[in-house]
Amino acid sequence: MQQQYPYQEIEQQSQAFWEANNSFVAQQTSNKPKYYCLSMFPYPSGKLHMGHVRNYTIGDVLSRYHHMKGFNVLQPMGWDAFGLPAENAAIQNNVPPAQWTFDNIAYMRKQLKSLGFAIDWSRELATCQPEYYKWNQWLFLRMLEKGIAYKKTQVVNWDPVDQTVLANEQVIDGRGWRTGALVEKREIPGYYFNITGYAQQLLDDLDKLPGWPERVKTMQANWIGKSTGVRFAFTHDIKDNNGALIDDGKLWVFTTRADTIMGVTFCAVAAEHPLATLAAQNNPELQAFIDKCKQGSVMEADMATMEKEGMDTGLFVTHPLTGEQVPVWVGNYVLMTYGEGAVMAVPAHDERDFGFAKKYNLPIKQVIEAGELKEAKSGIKSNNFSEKGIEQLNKAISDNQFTTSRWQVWYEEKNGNCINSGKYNGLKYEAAVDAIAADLKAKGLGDKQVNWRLRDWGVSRQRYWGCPIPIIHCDSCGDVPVPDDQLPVKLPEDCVPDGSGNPLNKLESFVNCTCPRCGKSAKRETDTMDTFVDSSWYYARYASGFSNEAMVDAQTNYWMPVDQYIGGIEHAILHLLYSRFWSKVMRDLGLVNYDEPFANLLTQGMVLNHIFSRRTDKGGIEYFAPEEVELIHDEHGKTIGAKALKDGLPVDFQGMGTMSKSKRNGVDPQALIEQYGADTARFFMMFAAPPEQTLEWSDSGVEGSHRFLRRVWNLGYLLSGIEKADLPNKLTGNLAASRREVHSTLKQAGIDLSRQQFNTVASAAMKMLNALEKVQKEAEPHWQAVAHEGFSKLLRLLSPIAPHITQSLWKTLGYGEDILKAPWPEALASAMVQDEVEYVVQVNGKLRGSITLSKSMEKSQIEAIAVNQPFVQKHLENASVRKIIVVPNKLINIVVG
RNA sequence: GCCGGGAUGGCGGAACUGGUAGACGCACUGGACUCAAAAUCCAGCGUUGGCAACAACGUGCCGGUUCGAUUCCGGCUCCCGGCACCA
Repeated sequence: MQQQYPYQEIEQQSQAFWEANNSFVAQQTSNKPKYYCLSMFPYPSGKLHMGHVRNYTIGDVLSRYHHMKGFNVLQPMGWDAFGLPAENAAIQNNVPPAQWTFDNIAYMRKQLKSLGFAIDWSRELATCQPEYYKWNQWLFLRMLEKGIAYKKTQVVNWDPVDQTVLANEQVIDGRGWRTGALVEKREIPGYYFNITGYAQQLLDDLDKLPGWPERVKTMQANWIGKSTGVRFAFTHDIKDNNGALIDDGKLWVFTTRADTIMGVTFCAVAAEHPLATLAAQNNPELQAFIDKCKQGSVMEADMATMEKEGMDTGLFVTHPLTGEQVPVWVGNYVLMTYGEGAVMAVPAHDERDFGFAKKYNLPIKQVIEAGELKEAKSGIKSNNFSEKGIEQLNKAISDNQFTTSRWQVWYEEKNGNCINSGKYNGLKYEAAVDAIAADLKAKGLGDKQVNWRLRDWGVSRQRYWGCPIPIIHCDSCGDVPVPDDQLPVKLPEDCVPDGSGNPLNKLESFVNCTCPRCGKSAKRETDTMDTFVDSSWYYARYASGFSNEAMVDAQTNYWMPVDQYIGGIEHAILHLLYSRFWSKVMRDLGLVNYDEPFANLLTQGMVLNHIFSRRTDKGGIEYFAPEEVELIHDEHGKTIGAKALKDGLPVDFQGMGTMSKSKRNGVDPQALIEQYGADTARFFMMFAAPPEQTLEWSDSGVEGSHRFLRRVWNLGYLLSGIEKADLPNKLTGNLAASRREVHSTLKQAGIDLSRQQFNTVASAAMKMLNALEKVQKEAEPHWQAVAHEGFSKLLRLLSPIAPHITQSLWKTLGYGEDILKAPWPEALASAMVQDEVEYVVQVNGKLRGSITLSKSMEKSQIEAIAVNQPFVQKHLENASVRKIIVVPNKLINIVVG
């Protein structure tokens, strides 16, 4: 008999129960181990999307699981509430960003609650609250005192659409990360954080993060981009128009291959280099080339394939060791923004230099013995030895084992003796670099140096809806920090931006102030901070009491570091790197005692859905929502086409992509909750794919999940009328088998849950239900006891994923009041013992049959029985048994020949 | 080019340290119930041949180790993500 599954009622009741019992309010206690589970907080854009649902369900499953495992769990939630969309919405709707933001927060909070997340709402925060951003300002001032924050005027990335500065990290392929507009270069004064001062630590401490995905660590290491080498100068007496020596007569370069310094045959400088600028003054041809280079750099897409081009400046510099005159060229492959904007060129041992020298007929001088080996293997990038590379190389050498021919070549070159190098002849890589660096140092013309790809973090934004930078500009005193007792500098919340620049500039009540130092009238800084500042420490604030007297308190060190952080891979570099940096700054200021904020990181995959489209007559693309399309199957169930419902004409059905409005393939979580309930939404999300992989949306998959929960409800309803009896001492037959199935499935599910493979946990729950339904239907003696035992385990296993239905049934069936407080279900070994075991029998590794044998049987006996099976004898007609392999309780392989 | 990850039925995906490949679900096919449909329940479902029992083949490709390989080793191909003229 079918019961309906009243999910709405169930979910409301369960949520009311949690609310009334403050079930998720975390206390700082010492008798349990702590577990801080954090999902990246959302930007309050209006309403939740499926990515949020997936992210927060993963976090919730982990939180509830650890609750039941006896951990003291903290799972907070908040709002990354500053940012541009609020301003854009304000311009469109004539509403102050604050109001828009708070309205969105209210709606989204309601949505999160309707999904039943075990969140400690007492710790909710929004980064746009003065009580929060006060501490951005406070820490900013401390960083200013320490020199970690500083002001400089620099060429910056300017987003012409958002009218603001972008950090390097926010420029993707020459375009703004949010607007997609082509980024311009502008000179603007602003504040910077000296993140490069922490580069070494940020790199080294990646090794302290075994719980992070390898790819995220690699991405960060690449981004930090350490390279070790020698910085040295060629000397010259080239003067500018005023007769002053350019750069004090030194052309500085950086190289990782100082061992090849004796092979320098020319130098190449960037188009923006002062020497290039000077040489171009009387050389229109060179000027034209330089202009072309500068222009070209905008077209990022062509960079990779761009031909190496250059032009002679006619200038010469002096080699610091040989004293030779070396020609200076302008090269389009030299970057002004990396190193010194100039390079030494050794065509014999660097691929790019080689190509350049060949093209312009410049001399090539071999100075390393094994040079010809390189030429034999073209395409070998010999110009950089990354640290990781050298490490691997050394390992390969010591193991005397080369995994690829490439390592062989690197090894040969690195171990080649210097030749044609005067006093350095016979030295190998490291010795040569040491000797050369020492000689350069003695001459005052160079030394070993480490170069970083990472730049300092520019945090000034010419925007309204952000945290004000606490600085006052005084004509007499200059830039004066706002005193601590005047913090926070509150952002006026009633401004409505009109789209032309920063409205704070026009707000006299904000701008006009008095200088805290001399008391004269002064102007307040109107730039606000990059919103990545806000998100760089919110996790520490959650963990702390919300004191107005301190940024964080002692509680922080109890909860931190975050035990499990969950969020999208798109934050692999920006947010995670900034947060790590910020933590180290807070540590150095004595505020916290941890080095790294996030012990374990889970990067969840994106949520994809089908894209149905059709080319229109006009050459455009028309998109169809999934409900506007009907799929066409063949008799095997294979999808062979799709047609639009409105006209019956075919549409393309093979596309798959992230949910978006423009592609018309979005699914609204709210509609899903209303139609199927939160438990179904959560269950499907966990079941459809492992958490790190992309998840392909499927309406029929959602229905399948709903069907499963309805069956759970039905069995629960049925069992609610059946008395709970004790299990007999010994079960037999089908009942014993079903119980074994329940327990062994549970055992595997426990393992899967601990390694965060939630999809197989969900399928384990399904398997357990299948077994229990069988128990119920067969109704052998004692089935009631087996069903109740199994069902109570099923409910607890399922409860982190589908908390409402399980809480409701837990109570209805009289198992307990609060399933969250129930002990985690463990599989019983006694339920899994077997007297008889099914052995698979193979002949020469091929499956030929199976036999059921007593578990206590001797090996020799097993072998004899197996060989006598007819399906084995068949294969012995023209052959004899050579060997028999018995894997206990599993498999017998008879080798014949 | 470098770094990281991946490739398993019609689809999403299982298979812990080498041991029954395809768990679980979806789709599809047939049946039961129904006046009928939906829902539900039962059965089937890798490919090829065969009425069937069964046999052969099968985890991107080529080769190796092993009694036995989706799993380990060597060499490729393709796909996804990140970085990229980094000196």
